[in-house]
Amino acid sequence: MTLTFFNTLDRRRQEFKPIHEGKVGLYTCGPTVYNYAHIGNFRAYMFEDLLRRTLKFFRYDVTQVMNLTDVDDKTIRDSRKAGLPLREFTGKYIRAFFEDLKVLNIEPAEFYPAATDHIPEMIEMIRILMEKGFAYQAEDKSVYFSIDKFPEYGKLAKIDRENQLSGVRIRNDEYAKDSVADFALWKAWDEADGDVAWESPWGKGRPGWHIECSAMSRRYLGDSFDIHTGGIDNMFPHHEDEIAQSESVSGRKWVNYWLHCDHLMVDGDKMSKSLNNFYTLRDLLDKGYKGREIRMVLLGAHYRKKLNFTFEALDQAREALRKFDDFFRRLREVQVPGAADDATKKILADALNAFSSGLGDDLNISEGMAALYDLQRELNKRIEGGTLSAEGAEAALALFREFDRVLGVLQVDASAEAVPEAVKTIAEARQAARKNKDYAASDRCRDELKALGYVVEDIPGGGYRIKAL
RNA sequence: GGCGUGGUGGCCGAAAGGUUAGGCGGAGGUCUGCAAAACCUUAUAAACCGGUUCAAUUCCGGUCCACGCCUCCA
Repeated sequence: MTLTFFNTLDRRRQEFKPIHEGKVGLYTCGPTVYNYAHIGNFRAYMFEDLLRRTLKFFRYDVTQVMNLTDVDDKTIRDSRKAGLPLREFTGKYIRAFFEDLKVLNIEPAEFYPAATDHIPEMIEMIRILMEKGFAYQAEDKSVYFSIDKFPEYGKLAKIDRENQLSGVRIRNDEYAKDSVADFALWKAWDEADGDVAWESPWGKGRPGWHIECSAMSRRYLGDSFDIHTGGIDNMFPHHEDEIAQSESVSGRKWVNYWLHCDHLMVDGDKMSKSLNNFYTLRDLLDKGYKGREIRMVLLGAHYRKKLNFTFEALDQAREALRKFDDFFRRLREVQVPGAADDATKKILADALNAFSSGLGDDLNISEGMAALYDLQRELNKRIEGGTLSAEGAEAALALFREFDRVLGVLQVDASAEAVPEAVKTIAEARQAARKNKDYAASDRCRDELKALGYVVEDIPGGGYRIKAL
């Protein structure tokens, strides 16, 4: 089983080789907590969850760090607008963020460092950069990183500085910097910051955005680690700047594999408030969709491709999951005695193989899911034909549990919801009417059940089954 | 303007230089009092124009379209 990733660093697929045998250090850019995260944000977190789960599926011991950006222009601006202290303001959205992660069944990372809890680490890094001559304090008292001092600048985004600058207008307020592309490590305090400020060797102020990630990854993962991920739009300048800072501090290669996920679109357009296609997770839950249905949609496309989010896709996901639920129930009900036959063992082994090679191939989720559907069809045939034994069914269920360690959307062992007595009574009455061939009465019972939100399915042999709609 | 990604059947979405992706939906059938579920069968494709090749949806070039980054938006 090999694991291959498309590394943005050189735009090629590469076999994954961790720094430390069997272990993976993973840094994932987290949310800026100034509002509820929207489903576009969650596409990235879902991709990172799939990555994390796949690494674990391949038996790696994963240490994931996801930062919480709780101090920046937006958090400061909006907390002041709300008339709340920064921490109180961001706390609300941090709590919401964790609730949302739970709804989507996203596995928790090992560390969720908040920027405001790591100011000393950031100051320390800036101090080293100053000492080594990579940074300077400008007239405006802010500290900037001088990209002229880092010749490899642009190696991730493949940005040629000459080209890049030719198209960018130089703004008047950037006069303080030596070069327009230099970025802030430490921002000197100004009016707009209110009471948000920390003391530093360069005066009162707050950290720049990029240094947050560099400092927190260094604290929890060291000077070099395996994988850094994020949305494609953070590739430049954010990730490029992180590389410049981190590698200048340590003098070593910082990250071995960079993985970037593409955007989520809604109805073919970029999500925006003006198009009225801007959804938070909560908006979708309010419309009656379940977390796992949304997760299923978000899992639907390869992470490096744009994912078009539609309500039709949500409905399709719901249907596919319903069929799985039904399928697992049928597997659990298999009564045929005997051990699993070789042919069954083989299709299970083949499915595991196909699933693993799909996921191992740069997280090709579509191939992985195809393996599940193929297996489902094969097993259905066996159930239908009565050739699947209870032991075979149990082996199949165990395999689907294994798949779900990666997917996190199946409910292999979901117990049926308790059916109210009233419903049972009507269903029983219907069965009695059917036995008497009073089909008009039988159909009336079915209508009553439907009104209560239940359907009844007859099983060959005289039994029936009640299901919630 | 510079750089980059992509356009696959009604919808979603893979792989591969020649051999069925898969899912949802549709059609026909088996089963059923009817229905549902399940199973079987099946149809629908590769933006456009050139080129390379015995063979291209798959490689190359161009056109059109969409999207992204260059403006601290995943």
